[in-house]
Amino acid sequence: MGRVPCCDKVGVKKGPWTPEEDIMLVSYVQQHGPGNWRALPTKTGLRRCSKSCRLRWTNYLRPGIKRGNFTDQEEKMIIQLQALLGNKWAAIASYLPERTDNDIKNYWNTHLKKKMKKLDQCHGSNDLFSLENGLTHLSSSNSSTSRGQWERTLQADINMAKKALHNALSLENPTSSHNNIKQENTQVSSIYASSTENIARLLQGWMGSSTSSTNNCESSKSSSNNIATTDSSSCDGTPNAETKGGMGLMEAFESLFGLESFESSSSDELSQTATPEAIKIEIKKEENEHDVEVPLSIILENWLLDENTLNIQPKNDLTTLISFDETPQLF
DNA sequence: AAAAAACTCAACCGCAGCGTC
DNA sequence: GGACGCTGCGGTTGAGTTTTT
Repeated sequence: MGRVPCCDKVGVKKGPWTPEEDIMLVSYVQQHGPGNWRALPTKTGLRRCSKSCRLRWTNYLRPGIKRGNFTDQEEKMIIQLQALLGNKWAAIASYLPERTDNDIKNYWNTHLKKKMKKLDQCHGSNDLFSLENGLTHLSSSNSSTSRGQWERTLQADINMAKKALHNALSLENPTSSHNNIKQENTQVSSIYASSTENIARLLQGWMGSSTSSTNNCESSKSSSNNIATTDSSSCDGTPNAETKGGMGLMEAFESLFGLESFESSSSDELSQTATPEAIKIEIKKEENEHDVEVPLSIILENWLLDENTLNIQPKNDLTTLISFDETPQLF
């Protein structure tokens, strides 16, 4: 038997994507919406594996992706969510809608892992890292403790984790991704526009580098790194050549994407998300079901790990779904 | 200035889960 | 019930870039 490969190995292009390929991919998604990746290569003529197309879209071309340096807030969230969820990068990414799972994974592997290690070596618990320490302590201690003790420890750890998560989610930083979540939903258009701008800039950068002088900021890194990080000014802070020369491309690109048509064909993942009401009903239902003395740890675990709950995060304030203040017994 | 080492991150690979027939 | 196809996820790779020697 054996599984049929997702694409013919012969004639399938690999490696970095060219701007032309990006345009083909984006225009296809624009017309048909994300999904049906299997059909995409044949329909577009792209000599790419369907998987590769999906990955390119989700990790790079999808609207609303923020690239570049992670903020402290994001970093904290990643650390805490990683401690909570483990290497569930997709789940973690759902809390940081502007970041891709791949990005978060990379950031964790390249920066945070080391950071954590270093901190672990230096001293024990610092405010930020106590959660991780707590959880590692849990895994190391459970073999030697009784079941009852272990359950209490688990409960305490989950409580601690939840508290930490709450802190991360409710930090007052007005530019936090958490706060941006709502904006994202109400301003799909603007996000999309900025994404269009990003891709146009990418194209401009590519054209610039392939023709003549290359901006120091843009040149070395392949198309990939320029997208959102350089924003609308060059590295010296002055409007760069892209801004002037890029407009034609921008317009061309924007003509590819009617905003309202994008909204209607916006990503499947977004459209799959449940309404806040539905979630609340679910939670209530669960609460009622658990009225009969279900261990708190189980409830929390269910809540923390429940896919549905995770999926709705980008659209809903976690702290409004389960009020931390209303459930003081949890802490 | 050149070579080596370290780092970054886009992309690939294989597997698992889910839906359909 | 199971074979098959598709999609998504997490681990890994390797080319390109930056830093160090």
